[in-house]
Amino acid sequence: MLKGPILQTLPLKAKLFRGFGDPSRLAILEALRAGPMTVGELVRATALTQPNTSNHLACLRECGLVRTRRRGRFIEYRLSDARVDQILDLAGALLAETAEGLEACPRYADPERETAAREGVS
Amino acid sequence: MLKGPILQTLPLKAKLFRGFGDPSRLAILEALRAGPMTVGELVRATALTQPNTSNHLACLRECGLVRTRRRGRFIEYRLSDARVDQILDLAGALLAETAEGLEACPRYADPERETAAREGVS
DNA sequence: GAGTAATATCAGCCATTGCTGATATGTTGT
DNA sequence: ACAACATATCAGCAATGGCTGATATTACTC
Repeated sequence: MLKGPILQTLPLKAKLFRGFGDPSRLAILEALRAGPMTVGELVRATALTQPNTSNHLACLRECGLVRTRRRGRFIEYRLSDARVDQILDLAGALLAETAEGLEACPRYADPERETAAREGVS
Repeated sequence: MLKGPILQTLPLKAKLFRGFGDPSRLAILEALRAGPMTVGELVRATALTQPNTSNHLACLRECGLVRTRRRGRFIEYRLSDARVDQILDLAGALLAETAEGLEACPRYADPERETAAREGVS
């Protein structure tokens, strides 16, 4: 049996990872790696609707992955910590080696996958 | 608009993080940090039911986070890569600084939270 | 080859969550 | 104060995902 502090933080840690665990939120995070952006800029960058973007941003903020700063009537979002970057990098590296397996994973559907553009050779 | 390879890998990357994004799977991963274990050992270590453990293990394996090896009639699971460890460490460090915010996050319910044991003072 | 032990799979239920469209809040400028 | 813009919130719907209990598979032992 797992014991002690580890057990207590598991649900929190899971929440943290769920912050990363959605394509829309990942799109936002990846966009923010280039630097701080306003909500409007993020909407344009990710092609998500404004309420949807706002919702995901609220989630990311509450989970501590991004930070906000008011700038006039805009609100600027930025990654909250260098570790967010590092985690994204590590995941990217991991993915580079296990992409095949992941694609085969039937457990999580891949709603709008366009079977195209997978290989350069016709 | 996000473009190129980033956009393509977003759903896969999200799936990868979803592997981490569940308390049960995190419990399994944390248990495996100590070294390889069989399914039965993991069942005991995590207090999950056997089918549930098996299901999560299948998910983790398909997502490339763990690897298996048959050993007699047992099957030994282990973390697939040092980066899995690193990601867990980074998340733990991040969590140490943002735990308060996460707890307040109403977006993801915390089913069985025991409100106790949070503060030493009264 | 029958029995048993270890693990995997399946069907079905319930809870969570993401998305959209409409609306509310808040801030700036006149 | 009013109009206009940027962002946040809400209700409701559709889909996903996790859990349980029962059953199937695989591999040892005798």
